[in-house]
Amino acid sequence: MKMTPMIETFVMHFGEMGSRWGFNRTVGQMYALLVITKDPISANQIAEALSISRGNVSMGLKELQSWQLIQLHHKPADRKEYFQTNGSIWDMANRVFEERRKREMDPTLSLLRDILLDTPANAEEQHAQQKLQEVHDLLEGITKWSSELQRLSPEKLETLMKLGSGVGKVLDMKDKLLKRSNE
Amino acid sequence: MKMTPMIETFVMHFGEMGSRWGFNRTVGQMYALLVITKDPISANQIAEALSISRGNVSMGLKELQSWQLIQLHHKPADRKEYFQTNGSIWDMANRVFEERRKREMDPTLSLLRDILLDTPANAEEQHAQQKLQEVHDLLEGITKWSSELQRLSPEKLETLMKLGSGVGKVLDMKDKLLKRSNE
DNA sequence: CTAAAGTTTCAATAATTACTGAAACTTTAG
DNA sequence: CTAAAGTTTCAGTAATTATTGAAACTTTAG
Repeated sequence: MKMTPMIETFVMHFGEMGSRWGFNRTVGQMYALLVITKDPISANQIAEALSISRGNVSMGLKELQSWQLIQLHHKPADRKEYFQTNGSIWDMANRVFEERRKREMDPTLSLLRDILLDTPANAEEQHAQQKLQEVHDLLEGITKWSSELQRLSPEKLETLMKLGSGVGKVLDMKDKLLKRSNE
Repeated sequence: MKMTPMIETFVMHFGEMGSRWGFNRTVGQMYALLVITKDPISANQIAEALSISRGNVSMGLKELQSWQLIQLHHKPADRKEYFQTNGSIWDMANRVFEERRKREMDPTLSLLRDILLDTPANAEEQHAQQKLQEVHDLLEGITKWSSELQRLSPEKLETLMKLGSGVGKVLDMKDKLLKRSNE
């Protein structure tokens, strides 16, 4: 597996960005390679293409599987394992969002809930708790909203995204309609 | 500046999470401390409360300023600099989103645009480019949408968030109204 | 059951990233 | 202008995170 310059550029860039997206360089490279490669490829092919150790590939594949970003494939009369990206690019984005929410918000939300159960010991803690409540409400709001958006059908989501800031007008319409039906 | 156990728990947790949110441990701790502290505090107070070096605090404050998360304050008859969080928790979230978008999406979007200008050299690259186009469109969609959402007034945004998946119904309503006016 | 073909684990090490603290710099009161 | 009070920089070092590669493990064809 030799990468063409174009493909290599993309793969290396994904590696660089990897750490900002929540995984390490080689995992980023591996995923990029799997995204742009049509047919499923083996762990050895990945190691060869990226010039990284077989062990590292194994760990990276495990990580990608935990994100549910790749799928295992078996070819008939061949006991090697082959890998492929799982689902559309859209699915990929959904999973990454979901996984990052789990890692970046859930632990904090849970801690904040605990702290907010305590009784503040003095004025200083009183003020602190008020701030913590605000942070909590924000995180909870984002969490709830994003999980509700994910429940929306892809078509509806697309409509919503295309609408952009035009969504403001639709919200105005909503208020009018509700008022009318309440009269 | 001695932290109470409650405050310390929160501050240390923010430190742990820091790296997942795009900054390092001490920057996370510093920001947490500034969030829960009512009055502006000096760099020395921060260093003392967190038991970190004065130099580190200076670098962390610079970082937080680049994220526009904190504000400089001067007290009369005192040449020390005091710091305070900037804006509401909501503003904070907005800035963090914005900054992360810049770091996590813009560079990739720009690279993808460049690659997509190239003519594919063979069938393999043709397939690759198709995938890259999909990734590009996704990132562009998210970027555009999020910047349009940020342009929405806070009240509208709140309505939208409260609406949750109920937004689907509003979209249906919209479609009906449009159809009617087209007839 | 055995050997071959494959995968995974993990201790050692490399690479990266964060932190310290002393020196350099800046600002201002006197 | 000088000294004192403060801030910033950055080379050296510590801490963390990623990677290798050899050994252990697993699976299956014969």
